Amino acid sequence: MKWDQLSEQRCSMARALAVVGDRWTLMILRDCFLGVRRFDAFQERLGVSRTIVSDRLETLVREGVLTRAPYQVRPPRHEYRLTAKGMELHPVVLALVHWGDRYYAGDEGPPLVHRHKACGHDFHPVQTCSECGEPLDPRAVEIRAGPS
Amino acid sequence: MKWDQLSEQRCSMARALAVVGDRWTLMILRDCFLGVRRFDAFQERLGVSRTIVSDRLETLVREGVLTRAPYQVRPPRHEYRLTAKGMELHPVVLALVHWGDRYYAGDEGPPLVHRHKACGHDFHPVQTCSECGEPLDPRAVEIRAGPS
DNA sequence: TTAACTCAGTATCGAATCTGTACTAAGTCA
DNA sequence: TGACTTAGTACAGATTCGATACTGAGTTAA
Repeated sequence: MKWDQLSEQRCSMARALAVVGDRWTLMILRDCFLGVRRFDAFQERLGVSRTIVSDRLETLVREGVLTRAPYQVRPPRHEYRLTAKGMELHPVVLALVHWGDRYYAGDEGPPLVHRHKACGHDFHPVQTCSECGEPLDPRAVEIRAGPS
Repeated sequence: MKWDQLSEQRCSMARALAVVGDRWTLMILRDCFLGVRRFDAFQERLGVSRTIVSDRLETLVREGVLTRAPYQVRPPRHEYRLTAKGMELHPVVLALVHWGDRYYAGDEGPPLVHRHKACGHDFHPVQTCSECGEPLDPRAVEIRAGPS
């Protein structure tokens, strides 16, 4: 089974992972949410080879998660920005960071803290039900075959 | 930069990805949440080689995400179950599935539907602030350096 | 009591991917 | 004119991945 065959599966998660299920891709997205936009900035922060950065950015642009937009003309320079589709990966990134904080932060506490500007508090993400608004317990979720 | 060097970074996401940031690992976790527990069941559902399944399960057990518990003695058989730490990956998996549903489900709709037993409705996950309970907008999140 | 079967892996080797180094290219600055 | 910045590309060696085939413990059926 190859990586690009994943996207042909009927599972939504397989299809999602075919796009973002790569270590470096997710690290790039994390940096996007931290405001990083330039090729060299991604490369330096990740400490990974330029080839990888180039390849992953290209995939993300092709899939519509990022756009490549010029920010100056002379000399021509581009930056990578999250699209709406990319923004919707925020819960995925935040959930991963939160899990990492909980189990791998060490004694010193988490390296980064998230503050909710709307209410002014440091927070952690809570996943809730879109219908009743209650926090979700994995055991309270029943999975059934969908329309397709 | 090698994969296992990731876990030495100060970033919680890097540390989380060092454990679960692999395509097959996440697919295995998805199946765990669907109730799959046995080696052969994972292997068949994923359609991936036994080597991979063996390797990924071992990592997950070593990291305390799954436990390997005997469910019969003669012949000795084991099954893999989510620990509490593993259960806390539910938001990550659900967020990924939801994103896949939204952008890659195709015309027929999502392959699986989630029902919240507590309220009885089909739902999708909503990420909210632990402090004020409001849904999170990525732009309303401010990231600052933490204690470490 | 032998053969076929189930479950859970391991071994091996070829294929694919990753990574570092070096190079290109367009333009600016001093 | 030469150094510098940004954004890549080319290539080859090292590493990792993954499919096929095999092992091994026990069970069932003839």
